[in-house]
Amino acid sequence: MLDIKKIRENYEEVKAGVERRGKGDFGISELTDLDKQRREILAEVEALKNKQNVTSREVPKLKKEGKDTTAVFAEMKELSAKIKELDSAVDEVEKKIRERLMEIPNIPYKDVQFGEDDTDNEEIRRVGNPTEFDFEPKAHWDVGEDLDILDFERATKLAGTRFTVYKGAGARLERAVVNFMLDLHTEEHGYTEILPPFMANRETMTGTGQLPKFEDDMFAVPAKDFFLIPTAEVPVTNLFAHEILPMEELPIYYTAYTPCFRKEAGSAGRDTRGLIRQHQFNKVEMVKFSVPETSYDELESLTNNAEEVLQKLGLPYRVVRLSTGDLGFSAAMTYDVEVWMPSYSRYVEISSCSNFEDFQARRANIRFKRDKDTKPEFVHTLNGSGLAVGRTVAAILENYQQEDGSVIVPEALRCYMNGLEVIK
RNA sequence: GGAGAGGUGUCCGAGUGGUUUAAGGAGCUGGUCUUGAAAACCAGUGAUCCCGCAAGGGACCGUGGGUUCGAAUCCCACCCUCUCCGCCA
Repeated sequence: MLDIKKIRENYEEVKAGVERRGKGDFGISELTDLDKQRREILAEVEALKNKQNVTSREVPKLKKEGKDTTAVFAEMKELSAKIKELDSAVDEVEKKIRERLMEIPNIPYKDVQFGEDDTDNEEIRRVGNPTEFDFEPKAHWDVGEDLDILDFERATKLAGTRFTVYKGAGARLERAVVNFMLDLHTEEHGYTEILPPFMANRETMTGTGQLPKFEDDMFAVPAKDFFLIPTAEVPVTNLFAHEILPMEELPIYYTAYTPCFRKEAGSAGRDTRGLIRQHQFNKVEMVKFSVPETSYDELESLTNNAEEVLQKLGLPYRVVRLSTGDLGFSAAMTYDVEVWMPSYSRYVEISSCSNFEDFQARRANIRFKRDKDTKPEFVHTLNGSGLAVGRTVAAILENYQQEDGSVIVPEALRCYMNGLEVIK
């Protein structure tokens, strides 16, 4: 959510910033009028409330003196009615302002390149070279099925398309990858592990920006008006909703393993085979809470933390910075980390690392205080996958496959696989 | 899921319609006393939000509605916590 004061005071700048996304002004132009209306009515109603308070304080005295109060009460009744009327007018305008504000995306950071879509993303660096094979490599779904460690068909029986059953060494590999990532981030990168609920209520979903705009992308739990989390970002970022953190506690680094649930509405027909686009997938997420002045440094180190997973697994990848046209709703700047996927003959997103600045913090009301006498300020929130687990497994199966159909277990994972060196 | 109790400021806790503008205590800050500290005493003390250049005003007693001239207080709905019962890994 953008700051209404900032829109009021730097209207042209904010409007131009949002318009860099190339999808209009998201209704910003109507906001200034509504804001003005609100302040006018507010001034009026507050003056009336003052009168009401002052007069109310007189009533006990009048009664004590045995004076007649009917005239006062009649006048007050009128006043009360007027206040009620104006109060609901304020509510109405505020509701409109809130609704508009909720639908406006974050302003892209100044360094973010203008672009239409993902083809305008800016490549920052490549690490490693695309894997070369002296045989015809298979796609990971074939590798997995041939080794009897992935079962897509039976998963379909259970829940339909876009689900997978992992079996034997496949299930073990998925679990090994989760543990490897969590251990790396907690032991070497200074993150604290969190295991949050996998469902969240509406307020929580609104805090990080999934609601109100993206309700259709999520699985709902109607019995409690909950949603299955589409990412651990949701529960972990909202841990501090409505809290004021002492400055000394920042920055806070959290990491969490959770399954993620997404409807993938609108992606019908895309990536229907394999592990790339599932309704349920595992992810290890990293979340940071930072003071504003260091948040872009924190984004660099967060991205490096994600990259290190791939480096330790020996997987080739590149880092791109999303253009304004590809940038997510809540993000001010995003680096995607993309792993080399032989079956796609291209790099495929495996992590998305974003700085949301104060956009989520304002929605979720997460603040910090520099010291006793200063006003609370909004923190900056960041998050990034560290990494998507299913896609990591897919990348391992494809990049480490051998001509005989077996798959070499990356060294970093062997201690999590009971020493297993090859899946065959 | 059923029955009961409860949710008040940084914390404990009083308050059942109007001198409550939320008592009292603890804590915190400053002071007096003291060689120093403790104790005692005195004073101050909302880590909140909104409007306003300011003076100031308004909101806020779990959340949202309602009754009333006036609500922390009465009514309704919801959320959460505790105890017991039921169910359950």
